[in-house]
Formats: sequence, structure tokens, C-alpha cells
Amino acid sequence: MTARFAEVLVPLGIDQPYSYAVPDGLAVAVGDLVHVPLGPRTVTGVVWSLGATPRFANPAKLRKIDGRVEVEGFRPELMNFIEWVAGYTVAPRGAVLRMALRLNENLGPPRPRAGIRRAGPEPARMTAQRARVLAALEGGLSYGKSDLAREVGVSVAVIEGLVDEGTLEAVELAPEVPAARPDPDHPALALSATQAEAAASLAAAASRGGFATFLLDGVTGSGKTEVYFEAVAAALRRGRQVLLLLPEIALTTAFLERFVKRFGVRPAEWHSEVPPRRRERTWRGLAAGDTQVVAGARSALFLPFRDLGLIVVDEEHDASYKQEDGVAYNARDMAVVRARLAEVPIVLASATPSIESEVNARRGRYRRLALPSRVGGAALPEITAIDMTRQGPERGRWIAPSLVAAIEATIARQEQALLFLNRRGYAPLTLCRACGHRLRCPSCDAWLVEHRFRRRLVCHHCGYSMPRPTACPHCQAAESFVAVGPGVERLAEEAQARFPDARLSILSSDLVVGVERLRAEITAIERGEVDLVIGTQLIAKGHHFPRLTLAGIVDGDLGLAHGDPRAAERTFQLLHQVVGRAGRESGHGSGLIQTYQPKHPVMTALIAGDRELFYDTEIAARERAGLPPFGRLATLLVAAADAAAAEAYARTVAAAAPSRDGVRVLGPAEAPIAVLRGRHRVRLLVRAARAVNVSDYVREWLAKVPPPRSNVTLAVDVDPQSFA
DNA sequence: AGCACGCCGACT
DNA sequence: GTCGGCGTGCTC
Repeated sequence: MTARFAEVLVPLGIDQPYSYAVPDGLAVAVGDLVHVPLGPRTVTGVVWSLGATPRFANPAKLRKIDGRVEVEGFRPELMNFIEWVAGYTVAPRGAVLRMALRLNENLGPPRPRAGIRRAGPEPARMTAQRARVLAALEGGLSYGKSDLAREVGVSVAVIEGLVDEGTLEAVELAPEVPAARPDPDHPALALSATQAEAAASLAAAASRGGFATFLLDGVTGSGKTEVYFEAVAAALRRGRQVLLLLPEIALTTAFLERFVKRFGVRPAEWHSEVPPRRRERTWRGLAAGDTQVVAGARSALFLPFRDLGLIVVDEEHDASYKQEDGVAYNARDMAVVRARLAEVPIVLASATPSIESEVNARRGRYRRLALPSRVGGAALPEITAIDMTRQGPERGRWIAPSLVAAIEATIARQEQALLFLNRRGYAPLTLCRACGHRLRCPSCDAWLVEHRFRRRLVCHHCGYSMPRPTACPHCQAAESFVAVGPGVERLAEEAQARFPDARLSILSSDLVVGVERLRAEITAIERGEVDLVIGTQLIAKGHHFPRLTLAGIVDGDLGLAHGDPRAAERTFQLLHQVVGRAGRESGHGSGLIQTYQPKHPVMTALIAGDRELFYDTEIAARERAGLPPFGRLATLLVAAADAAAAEAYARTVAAAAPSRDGVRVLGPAEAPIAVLRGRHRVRLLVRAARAVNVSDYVREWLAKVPPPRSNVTLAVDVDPQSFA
């Protein structure tokens, strides 16, 4: 029998599916993608259920489905996953569906997606909002319409107005080729005995199927990738598909090459840089079951696999798995949920697991597979602290004498050294010597960071930039500015002066423009064409520098400053990762950490090379404080251009908080970045016992709160990563 | 999310 | 008076 009515979920910020009539002669099934009329336009939605009567009470407004999209429909597994994520994150189901239909414009009649770029003269009428939009587009950058609007803090109507005027135009991108079939029996590298043992456990689970969570816990250089590749091979042999989640995929050429070595071809890729045509191929290929393996960033988690058989989350501790805007979710946690719903095994891999995963492994909820030593028996780096209170450099310098000596010795041995400072630009703060005025961002609660290379002062939160002024805007004193504190550019200047004969490579996202340039730079380092590498976070991830034997951390305390509950964990992971770059091939690596707090638990654990010590201390601290995973957190962030409006609404929301055993609501309080892109931010923090369902609590709460007025927004984040 | 409606300030 | 920018609300 054919159903007369369909409840269709549309990819908008709407929680309920909408009712549509099924036209005579059209056969639709639950999960099918359909084009439906919505207001004045047509959108692609998913048939969520079918029935003899519509849920919608107003038959006069009821419209007909336009037609079915010629693709494989969503599996119940994916629909359940969307429901689950929406429930957990307190987001409308349609907003979650949108993440699974990121390419809907390509599935139907081709409708060019509005990327935006400058196309014509300034509009006849210039307004403050329009000027901001045009300023953001300087340099030809094109964003999505709504991204751009959010970025600049105007409504999309401003941009649409400029498009109508001819000042801006919509742009499209070029086509690409599909992915070939990976071969599980392509000749593989020989594995060590420990690797082989772990690989066998994973491969067995992947062959068996069924939900199971593994923590593949291996030190840097232990060959985790080759181990989980065997699980991938096992899933492929069963004819099942594989999802590989990676942070910052765009930059990991090294990873793709390793995949090619093992399977003969590249996997399909899924991340923001993949052009629309190839996205569509991959999407369709996965839905049809033609594409076997996809390697992607967090958004790949919502792809429509026909027959998913395995999920791998590499570098599972990485903060980039957390999406903060829109639907706030952690792809690592949601990957575990999807694996459970799909009844497939999942592998979480890391050298420094998140506290959550470590606790789960210790409790036996995750099965731990340990790789305690490096491939080829190379030793882990010897780590020493440089106590900056006693052995620091002279004023205005940032590299301590003992680190200078170590670098000189390393270079003399024809080996490579690395200096790590997780701070872009020349100096984090610029102030006037005459009056003490500090240069700050006009639309954020943040200092402007001097970028000497670009000759500009830049806000790292909103991207605002201005030329370096010649006189103080406050007291008009000329040439009175002093740079306070170091950034990588300043560090490079000092290194240049101290090691005049060394060949330097400076890696920072704003100095190395473009993926190709970065790849070239990294290849040069691998070949040994560089003596001293200076870089930010960019260098911490995934690269393998065979000649590198010394890693120097310029400011070990940088990440510990904020009152963030995860500060210690993140600092430990980052420093461990950076230091782990040293000596992977040669077998003799060393790490030097400059710190003002050599007795801090993070430092003592790093120096002792005792990872367990760090986890013991941090887990105990979390347990005492009732922080995750021993308690639950959620934040409600209210933002508005007007500070008073934000505060007033936050108070209204706070007043409506239901009282519940085991739940405390703190705030309203200013968010750590109190003003961002011109919007004042006020935060409410929910702290709850582990047994409490925080999502349900927040949902019940918000049901009693009047929706925010006009320019006020309210954003919910269950399991926030930071308190920002 | 995106589109149309309608309010209100700046011009013919 | 009228044009047009831009906030608001609705979409089965």
C-alpha cells in the first residue's frame, strides 16, 4: 500500500518534521530524500515517517512532495543518529540533518551555492554595515553568505543588498575525480610483535562486527596508524565501509601517503577544502556503497554510509573534534554513539588520550591496546625543565642560555632543532611608552597582536586588522609603541641573531600562506635543508622529521594561565606531542621546557617521562572537583550587541532554571571573552552530577523561557570544551 | 537557513 | 512623498 502523507524533516533550524501529501504515483519510503516546497522555495528533506493522516492540523496549508531524489535513502542507523545527536546537544533535529545534507544543492537541480566575492564598484549608498562586509572581503576571500554575515555581525539582508547592487557576486568552484577502491591485500609493511598483537585484536573485532570501543594507546612514533590500518583491511574484506576521522585533515599529506602505501590508493577525503563536485561524488558513493573508505574531519561523521563497518578516531584527544558554533558537539563522543547505533567497532587512537577516554579505559569500558615503545626501538626523548626564575634569558630575550647552547650543539652535530611557541605574530601586546595606552580590538575584548611580517595589528578573535599607527591614538605621542612579550616572529628575530649561520624555517599559519607552500616547507625540513624550525601549534601535528633531535618549548606555561578546567590536560597533550617530534628516527631525542612553574604537575610528569603520574593527578583533581567525566557541564551563552540586553535576557533565563537534585546553575557571569565581534557575551554554567541527564534538564528549562528578542542569541553547549 | 514583508530614516 | 536598507517572522 502507498502512504498518503509523509512527515519530512527539512534541513533548517526546525525541530519538527513537516507534513506533506504524497502525490499519486509517487512511491516514497522512510529515509528517502525528497524535494519539498517550503514557503517560496524548494528544499531537500528526508522522509522521517509515513502515515494515513498528516500530523499537521491545518489541511489548507498542506502541500505536496515535488519528487524523490535519485539517491539511496538514509538508513535507520543514520536517522537514529541524527535524533540522538539532536536530543543530546539540545539542537533542532533539522539543524543536525543539515550537517548530513551539507551538499543538498548538488543532489537536486543544480543550484549554485552562494560563495561571495567582490565584483563591482562600491554601492551608491555606503553604510557602516556595508563597509564592514566589504572590508571583510578585501583580498578576494569568498565565504558562504551566512558565514560572512555572522563573521561581520550583520544580517544576511545586508549582503543580499550588495549582491543586488552588483558590488558582490556569487561564485562556484571546479569539478574533481572520484576515489578508487582500496585493496586490503596490497603488500603491507611488516609490523613489530607488539603492533601485530594489537592489530590482530582490532582486525578480529572488525571481522566480527558489533559494537566495541578500543583505546589504541601508543607513544609518539609507535606506529598506531599501521595498527589500525589492519582493522580497516579487515572491514574491507567483509565488504564494509570505514570512516577515518582525523583532525585538520587538509594538512596531513603524510597520512594520505601512508594510506596509499598500505592500500594502493588514496581514500576519499571529506573536509572543507574538498570542492563541491567531489563532495557530491563521495557523498553519493558512500550512500550507494561504491566508496569504501573516507578520511575526513569531524563533519564526515554525518555521512550516509550504506554499510558502515568500522570507525577510527585518530588523535582522539584533539580539541578540533569539538564544534563550538551551530550545533555544539564533540565528534569523538558522537562517533562512539554512531558506532553503538550502527553496531560496529570504534578505535580511538592517541599518544595522550583525553581524560575521559583514559578513565573509560581504566574502568574497563574501553578496551586498551597499548603500544609502549617506538618502532625500531628508538628511545623516547629525555625531557628537562629550564627554570626561568633562575636560569632565564636577559630582559627582552626569550631563549635561555642553556637552550641556546643545546641548539648550537644540535646544529653542530648536523641535526635539527625545533623551537615551539604557541603564539602567532610578533608580540601579543603593544602599548604606548608615554601614556600606557594598550592597543585593543574595537569589537572584541582582546589586545591587538602585532604582525610585523604583514605590517599590521591583528585581532586573533575576529580577524580585524589595522596598519600599525605612527602615533598613539590616546596621547598622540609619536613612535611611542613598545612590543610586549614574544610571538613566533619575534622569536625568529632572536634566533636569527643568535644563530646567524643556521638555516631557519618559520611555520605559522599566517606566515605560510596556502597548503602547497606549507607542504613544500615541510618537505624541505624532512630533507634536512633546515637547521632550526620555529613554529606554532602547526608543527605539533602529525609530521615526521627524521633529523629532528631537539625540541625546545619557549613558554611551557602558556596554556596553563586560564581558569579553564581542561588547561592542564591540553597543555600536557600539546607539550608531550611537540617534544615527541624529537628523536623519532635517530633514537636520541631531547626536550627542553622553559617554565616558571617547574613544580607544576604537568611539568613534573613531563620531566619524569611519567604519563601515568599526570593522569593519576589530573583524574584525582577532576574527581575531587566533580568535573567531567565525574560530573557533567553545560553552558548557556547569551550574546547581544547591547551589553544590557544580553545581561537582562541572561537574568530572565537564569530565573527560570528548574531546581533539581544534583544540579547547580551558576551565573549569569561575563564570559571569559566578554566581547566578541562586537557582541557582549554572558554565560550560565550548569554543573550536574554524573547521573543527571543534562540535555533533558536544559530542554525542560528552555521550554519555560521566552525566546530571545531581536538581536539577542542563546547558544547551548552540552559538554563544553572550554568555558569561553 | 532564506525569503518577503513592512517599518523608518534619507533623499527627490 | 517615495526609495530603499535592514530587522522580523514564517516556512507543512
